[in-house]
Amino acid sequence: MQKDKEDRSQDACAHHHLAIRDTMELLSGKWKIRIIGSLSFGPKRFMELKGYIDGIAAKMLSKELQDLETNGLVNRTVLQTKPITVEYKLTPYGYSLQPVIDAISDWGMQHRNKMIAHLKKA
Amino acid sequence: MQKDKEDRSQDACAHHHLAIRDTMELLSGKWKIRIIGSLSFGPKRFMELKGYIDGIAAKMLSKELQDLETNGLVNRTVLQTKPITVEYKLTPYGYSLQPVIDAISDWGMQHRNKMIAHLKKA
DNA sequence: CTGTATCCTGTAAGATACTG
DNA sequence: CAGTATCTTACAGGATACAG
Repeated sequence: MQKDKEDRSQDACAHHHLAIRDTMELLSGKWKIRIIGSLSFGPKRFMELKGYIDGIAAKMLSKELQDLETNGLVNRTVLQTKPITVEYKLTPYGYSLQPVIDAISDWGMQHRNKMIAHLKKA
Repeated sequence: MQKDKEDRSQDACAHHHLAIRDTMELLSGKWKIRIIGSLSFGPKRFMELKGYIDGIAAKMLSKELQDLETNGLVNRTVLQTKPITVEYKLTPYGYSLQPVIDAISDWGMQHRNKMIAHLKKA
């Protein structure tokens, strides 16, 4: 079932809106996409994530991870180490967001390069 | 300059973070992505946009459009009709966000289908 | 280490009324 | 039609301290 990428009619507009709203609701907030982005590089422990995601408070990280887990995007595993550690990783469903993350990341890189080029010209 | 899509090393992680953060800052808020999504189907007037984007208040639409214009993603044109109308459209730079919008929209559709399938099974 | 419990604040965003 | 001006509120999100 190949999706019709060329359908930019007004008729298709409404469906896209619902889809966009749904996605953005799941990814709402300042941190979720960045958490998923981090985990897309492999499983990570709590403090490890906190280190990667600059500026996030423990409370926020905890809350966001719970949200993501509730929505089936992230899996939480308690490892019986001493002291205990917890491993977070993307579920297959979470990995299905990869194209979204990549698109956002790619655009950000282009944006960044454009800014740099702009500065050099000036 | 083909980007290395396969580079999922930890080393690349930091760059992705900055890129993701940049993009999400530009698209922050509840409405911007949906506005861009609407405009990706073609230019629209203010009230037309308001109609398409369910639930948005005039104040919000106005503010978000100003933000988008400031960031060079949207172009605003006053048409000397009677009474005046204003046309908003994506700039080429705004259109460059198309892959992002599409990725978000596509995922949302899949998500929606998954939910429907889940309901039918139960 | 992995969180939770409080407390606190700024701001996103809604409602309503109004202007050119 | 295309906005702006105010007022209000809810909640995201930060700081700090503490717990298992």
